[in-house]
Amino acid sequence: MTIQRPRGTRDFLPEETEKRGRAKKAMQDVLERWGYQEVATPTFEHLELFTIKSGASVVEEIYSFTDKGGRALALRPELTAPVMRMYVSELQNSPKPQRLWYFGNCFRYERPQRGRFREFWQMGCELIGGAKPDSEAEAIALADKMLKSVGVTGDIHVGYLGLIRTLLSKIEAEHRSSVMRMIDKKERGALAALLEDIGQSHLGILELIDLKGQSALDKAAEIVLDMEPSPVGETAPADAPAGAPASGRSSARQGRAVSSELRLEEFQETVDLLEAHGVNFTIDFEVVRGLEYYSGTVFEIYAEGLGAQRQICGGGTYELASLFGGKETSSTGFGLGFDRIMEIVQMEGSRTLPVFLAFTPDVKVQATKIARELRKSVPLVIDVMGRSLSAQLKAAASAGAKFVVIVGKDELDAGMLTMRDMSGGAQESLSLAEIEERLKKHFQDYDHA
RNA sequence: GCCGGGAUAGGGUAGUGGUUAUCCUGAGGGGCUGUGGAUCCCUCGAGCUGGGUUCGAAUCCCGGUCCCGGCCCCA
Repeated sequence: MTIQRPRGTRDFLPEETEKRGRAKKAMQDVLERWGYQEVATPTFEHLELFTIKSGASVVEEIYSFTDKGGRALALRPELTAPVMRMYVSELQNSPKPQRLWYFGNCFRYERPQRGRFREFWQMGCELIGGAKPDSEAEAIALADKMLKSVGVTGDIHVGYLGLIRTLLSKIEAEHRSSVMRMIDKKERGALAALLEDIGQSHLGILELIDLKGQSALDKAAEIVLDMEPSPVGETAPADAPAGAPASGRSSARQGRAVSSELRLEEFQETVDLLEAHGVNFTIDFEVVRGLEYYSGTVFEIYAEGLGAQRQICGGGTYELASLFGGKETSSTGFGLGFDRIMEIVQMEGSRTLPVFLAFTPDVKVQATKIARELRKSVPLVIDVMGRSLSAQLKAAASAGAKFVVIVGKDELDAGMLTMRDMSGGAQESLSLAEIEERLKKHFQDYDHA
């Protein structure tokens, strides 16, 4: 009887591992081009780190355990908390902004289904200490570029929590979490009924979350004006006719002068900068990401072809440093669901197969020495199964090798080696140095192809 | 935590109470001890697991494990 894998875990065979490595590399290149530096944190942390961030309710989905010293530990369920913990304890006094990225496995005790595993990989970044709209635009544009680098096109939805939170503040505290949850769950009927019940239909929440794109932003501006105490008169409504696109931005900017907590103009700036970055996105106030520590712009990216788990990226601006005992520092970050991305990557495959060194059994020692020399410059494998020359060639051919270097008594006597091109069958007698030169060139060309 | 569908050699499969479990592919060896993916020969390799029914179970029944899809959740 064989031992099975634990539920929700996967083995990655060479082909799949190689593909994952290429995708990771492509996205890593983008991060590095944008000046982000890789960091790594422990696979397990104190359980408390995650309960502080996400509440006690997450414990049931965390792999947690008590170690031999009685410490409550947890396999990390995500990477933002560990990275921010690291920032607070070791990087607070380094220059801002800090641009950090990470890639690592995370663990959650959940029911596995398509695109959801108990061990999964997240790739993401945190831009710590920057100004909000600038950082937000950079983070979203970066996520967009990373996805494009592996041929994935996502639907980017950008929302703004400041507005929803302000609207919620008009609602009695006991109903706020219900409203938030209904927005998140897209429970329109229940939400309409609840707002009606508590006499808050006039706030425009329903209308707001139904609108997408520029019209949503126009509606937001309109709501902001309506909420104003209007100390200088009743001019606002005339200035902001509903549905007039051009008025949206100016209205939003007017909002700044009169509302200090809302800052819709900051969101407007994020939107403007995103356009400057050349990102295609949809304004969508339905994106709320339900979590307390998110403070400004939030965004999610969805992709087709993934079944029920369509979200491949989520992020936003948050305030976590102070939660972990540091100075208040606004950060923006996102996490990409690497496994889901792997299901839909569009990258051309290219595997570099090593050169095969085939030899007759009588010259094994000399062949080994030649292999040792050639390996200084090229990837090379040598038979370890005691096979005949014929069988070695057979193995090389079925493995798909492009070149085979043949060594036997004749070659050693002549001081030359035979190099066989497996695609055509042409053979040449060359010196070791010549072969080294040619193969080196072959692999260089291959890498650049 | 809930609902539904599954599990037969390394991979893909047939068989649905009754000899030695089908076929394809694969892997190892050989024909060919100095030259290939063809071909031929040989070999290896399987009914998830634990119970039950039965003279007899891969097949029927029950529990568990794992997989797939969906719900819930999703930091």
